[in-house]
Amino acid sequence: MKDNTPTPRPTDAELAILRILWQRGPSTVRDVHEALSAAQDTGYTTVLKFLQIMIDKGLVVRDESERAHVYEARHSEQKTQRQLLADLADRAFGGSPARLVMQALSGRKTSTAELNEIRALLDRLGGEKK
Amino acid sequence: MKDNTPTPRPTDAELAILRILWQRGPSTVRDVHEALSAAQDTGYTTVLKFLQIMIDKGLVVRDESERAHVYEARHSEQKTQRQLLADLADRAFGGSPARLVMQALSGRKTSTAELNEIRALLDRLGGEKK
DNA sequence: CCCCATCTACGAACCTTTTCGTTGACGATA
DNA sequence: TATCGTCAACGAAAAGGTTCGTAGATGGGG
Repeated sequence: MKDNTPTPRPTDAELAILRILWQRGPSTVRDVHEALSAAQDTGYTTVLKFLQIMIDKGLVVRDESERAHVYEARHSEQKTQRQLLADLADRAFGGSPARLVMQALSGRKTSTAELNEIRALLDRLGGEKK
Repeated sequence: MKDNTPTPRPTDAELAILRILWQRGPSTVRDVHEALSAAQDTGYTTVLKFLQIMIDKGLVVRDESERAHVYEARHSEQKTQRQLLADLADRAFGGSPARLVMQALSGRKTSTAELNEIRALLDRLGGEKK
């Protein structure tokens, strides 16, 4: 189904599959199913069905030149992550990514090393320094 | 329905209602419906139904002592936000809130003022300083 | 050339989410 | 007290998400 509506938010199951595709690169249904089986317990045809749905939604593209079709995520992991974050910011943080970030940081569980990494990123991003 | 399963992730529509409850405090169906009508276009009974579902799920509590029942969010906005962030971190960031934060910041669109606020928070949180 | 393993496609079943119409209770008022 | 507006409850319809059984195509090995 060709359609130029912006790519929709992936569902939970779809996201699980996308993560495998990002990790492994282009993969067959079998590949995805095997990788997924490590974590969850999903039937082969279930995975196939999802990939077909994801084709329709434009979440993945595929190469049909071989008998076993090869699927690939259409958008990069980063792009999808940003999309999901923007979406969550809209739905739960009044559209403010900054408030989202602050809440995420307040949730503690962030190591000192990570905090410093974030600090470095902050410096790279915007002006000021103490 | 009494049940002690941990509160489930609110759906989009449920979250929209929770936002109103957080903003207004305890409210009747009518209150919520009016506030919601400003943004979206939802019927009165639709809102009522959602609030009833949310009672079942444990997302809200209500006071039935008056004819018009008064609903209130069961969990604070912050707690819910943290929950949603933890969930998103799990589903899309390999369980790492730090990676989530970095991606959110890289998405730019954050003003210098906000960046400084975040920097301040960072200082308050963990050691180091340049 | 036939059979088996592997693959895609299709569609059904079931659950959740979203939406609202209808019904019946209740209280104020004319 | 008969009527009207407001309210909660219920149920059902429609759409979306999840899961898988079955059927049919295809290519390789005996």
